[in-house]
Amino acid sequence: MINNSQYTEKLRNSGLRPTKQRIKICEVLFNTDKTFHFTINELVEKISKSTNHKISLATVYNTVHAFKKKGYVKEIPINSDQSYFDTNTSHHHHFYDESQKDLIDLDEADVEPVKINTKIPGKKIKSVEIIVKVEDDNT
Amino acid sequence: MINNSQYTEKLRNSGLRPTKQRIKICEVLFNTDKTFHFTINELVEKISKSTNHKISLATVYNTVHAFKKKGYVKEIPINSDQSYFDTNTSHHHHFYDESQKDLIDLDEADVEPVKINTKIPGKKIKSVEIIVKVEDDNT
DNA sequence: TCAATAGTTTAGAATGGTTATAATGTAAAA
DNA sequence: TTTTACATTATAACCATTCTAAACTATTGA
Repeated sequence: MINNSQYTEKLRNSGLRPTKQRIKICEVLFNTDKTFHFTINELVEKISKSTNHKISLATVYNTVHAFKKKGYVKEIPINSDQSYFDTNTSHHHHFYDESQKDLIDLDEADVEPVKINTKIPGKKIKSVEIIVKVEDDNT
Repeated sequence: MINNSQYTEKLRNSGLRPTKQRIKICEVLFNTDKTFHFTINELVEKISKSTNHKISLATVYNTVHAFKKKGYVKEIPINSDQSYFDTNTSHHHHFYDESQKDLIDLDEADVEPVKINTKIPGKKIKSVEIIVKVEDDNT
């Protein structure tokens, strides 16, 4: 039984079958006015809070990766013990507070555009990511 | 029995006991004119090639982390399945070729300095890292 | 020089995020 | 419908990393 929500079409357009699990995941990820950062664990928790029907961990991983491939979510390059994702897929950078393990959006206007004055033969630039690590200021 | 190499003093100065394992790791890491990138696995392999005496994986992890804390090596913020380190601790950024899983230094001169025009209350900036992901150019 | 002690190494086990597997289920096409 | 190809699921496997606790060793002070 398919819930014919707004996400059915979005999923279908990108070659993904609109199953009820994927629609549920869409709802949790995109059914909000704010974009947000998440780890898989946090997402699973959020899903289980909003539904009684449990979605398996494997499905969450598979779906998030599918969404990443389709560009619906972005992975944030931090070496942590787990992967961080972002539902805001527009080009922007991040603060990372290592003590709180907290990611904060860096407004595009607050970073001068980065210019890379060199290139690698045979390669083209796919993305430029800036991570600004912060720590408590005990001055 | 302590090998009184050039590293003994370096280790001692930073509060680390100059054990033969740490001196061996120093030799592999720093006994070259070129700096380089490595994963723990690659380092273990390099060590085992240059000595008959096996050093345990735990010791390599512990020592690399101690060196990181002391600033002898830097961790590079890439979300890969394993951590990358850099023996070049001067401030510089990186290309990352995801297909080859290859890190390439980005010359400081080739990147305009990044200016962050905002701050987080109570926090100070610890580092600013740029990762330029590249892919094959099949144009 | 030697014993005490404090830090270190080690093998192997444990951890934990992530991925693979293979059986069952379900959307889409005919 | 019936078929078929794709999805979901629970569970096992994987693998980088961390933990543990016993054996070891550099250092200190007598």
